[in-house]
Amino acid sequence: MRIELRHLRYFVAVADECHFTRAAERLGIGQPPLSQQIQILEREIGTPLFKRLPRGVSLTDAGKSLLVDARAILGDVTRAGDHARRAARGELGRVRIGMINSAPFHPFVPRVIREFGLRYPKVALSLEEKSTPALAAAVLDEQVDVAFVRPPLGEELRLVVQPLFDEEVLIALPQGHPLTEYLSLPLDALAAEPFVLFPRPVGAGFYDDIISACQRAGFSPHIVQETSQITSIVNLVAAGLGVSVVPASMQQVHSEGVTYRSIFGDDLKARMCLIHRRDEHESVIIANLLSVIDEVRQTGPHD
Amino acid sequence: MRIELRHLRYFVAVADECHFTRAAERLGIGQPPLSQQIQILEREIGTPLFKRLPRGVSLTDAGKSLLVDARAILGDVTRAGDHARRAARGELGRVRIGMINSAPFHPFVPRVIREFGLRYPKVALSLEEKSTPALAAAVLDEQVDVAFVRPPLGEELRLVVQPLFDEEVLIALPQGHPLTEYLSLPLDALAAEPFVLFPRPVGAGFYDDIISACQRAGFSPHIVQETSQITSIVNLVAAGLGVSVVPASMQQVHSEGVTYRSIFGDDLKARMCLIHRRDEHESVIIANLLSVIDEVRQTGPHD
DNA sequence: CACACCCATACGTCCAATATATATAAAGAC
DNA sequence: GTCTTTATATATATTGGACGTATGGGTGTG
Repeated sequence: MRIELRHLRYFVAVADECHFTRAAERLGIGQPPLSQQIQILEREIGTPLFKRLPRGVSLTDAGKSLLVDARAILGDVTRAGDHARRAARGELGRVRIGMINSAPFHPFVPRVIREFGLRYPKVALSLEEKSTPALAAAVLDEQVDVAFVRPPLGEELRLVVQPLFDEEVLIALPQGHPLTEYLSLPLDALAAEPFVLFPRPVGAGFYDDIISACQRAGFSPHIVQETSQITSIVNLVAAGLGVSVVPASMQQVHSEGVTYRSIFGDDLKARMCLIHRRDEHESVIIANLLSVIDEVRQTGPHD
Repeated sequence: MRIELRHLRYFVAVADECHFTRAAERLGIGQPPLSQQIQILEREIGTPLFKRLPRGVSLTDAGKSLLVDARAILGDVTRAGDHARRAARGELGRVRIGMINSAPFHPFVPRVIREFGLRYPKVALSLEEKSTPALAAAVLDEQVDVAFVRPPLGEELRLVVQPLFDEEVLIALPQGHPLTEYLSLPLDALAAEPFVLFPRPVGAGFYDDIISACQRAGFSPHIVQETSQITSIVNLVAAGLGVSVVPASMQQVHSEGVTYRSIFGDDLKARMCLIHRRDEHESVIIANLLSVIDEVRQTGPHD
């Protein structure tokens, strides 16, 4: 015979009332079975919990000790039930969101985070910045639950890839650069300019798009500096080390020092996608996040 | 039907094994009753805890949440049993010890505290200094469990009074006082001296003993200053405000500034007693303290 | 001294947890 | 596709234990 919660419930009742008969009434059972259950508990613990007095009972030292613990345990059990129910509704738990460096600058991503945080305040959000291939691996490895990335992604059946929006691509020029006098520039205007770009492994898709757009314009860009952080690219442009081609949302950063101009004659786009594990749509908490993302996607234009 | 610990134990087993049949074997029951009990638990919580897969099962979000809590609860239950057992042996809990101001200076009291602390390291000791009447009230009021006091105590059947030792009484003189040239003084040598004493309500017994000893010696002491803290009395003597008569253990304090001399021709004694509630010898923890006190009392001379 | 109070014991009952046997569903072999 | 294997779910029988009723015993109280 092992200790059951029933024993603790009965024990607390008797301790509250200091009286078997009254406690039995409160519990809706007879006095003899209550005596019996308390005896079982005392035998299980190995020591008396009550001093039997002519008028009612009082707690022994062991009983006083157990009373504190028993109350706590009974509270913990009901709380555990609540937790599980809330976890089932996706209101409790943790979501790990991954994103590429440029994602937080597009209003879409902060909007999603804010909306989800408002709707599910008890869910802990953790954010992580990595490159697209690293994020794909992290999602598969369950290091991250969902991630904002840019295509292309390797053929991976265990991943769901959902395009979110296409973003305009702008030319980033150092402030005061001669080309800033035009509001829109053809790409070949940059033929002689030094380029600052990210290394190809970090974002092969966007990288190749840029290179091939330049080649369509009749030149091959002269890359003088590579850095994987997109914010560093903008900083290097601001420092005058070269020009670059970046997603439009980067305008939010560092407006002084860098001047952005649209591309004339080529509609280069940077696509943002969401990835998550195919099997994990059963997790309510992640399903909730996905539906928040979907709602945000439908509420406004994000390109 | 309410949740019982059995449900949690079974749930943890299934979660550990991710497999009903194996879990049932581990639990020593059949698989069907295990399925049934898990179903009851799921119905009670109100949400599925496992995803039934073709090969075994996996936890839902709710199950993951409950697993953490269930493990904690099961651990708490066994810990609660241990606590109760140790409390029954008097190894866990709290004892509040009261004492008069002069008690800590006699080696007996620190010896008791040290010995008890060594033997029952998990028992929290709290100490409190008060006057004898205040301590008697505190013990009766269950503010304090045992107390070191000096007689007399009012007739109180609910208190057990146990004499511990009789302590010699010394004359305290300011350093350099003319009377310090004698190693032993008759009390009437102090007939013309100003006295520093405690107020009678603080320690009526010892107070009356002093007064009547003086009267036996043929004079009535001239009390110029009263203070209830015995350490303050010694300080006032050191400051030259007068002479006093104190228990011998006070020699430990303030040896510079005060010179102690024995009394010639009168064997005035200061008695130390232990008091505790009569009914409370059923508390093992207090019984343990009482037996430690008894042992210390028997180990050495304390007068 | 009888009485009231309250917990413990004895025994019968009934429900619920378990065992046994069977059903059902999905994945892999061929 | 069919068959086998490997799971969990369902059905019914059984048994153990929680509970109720009746009673006993110890202890103050009128």
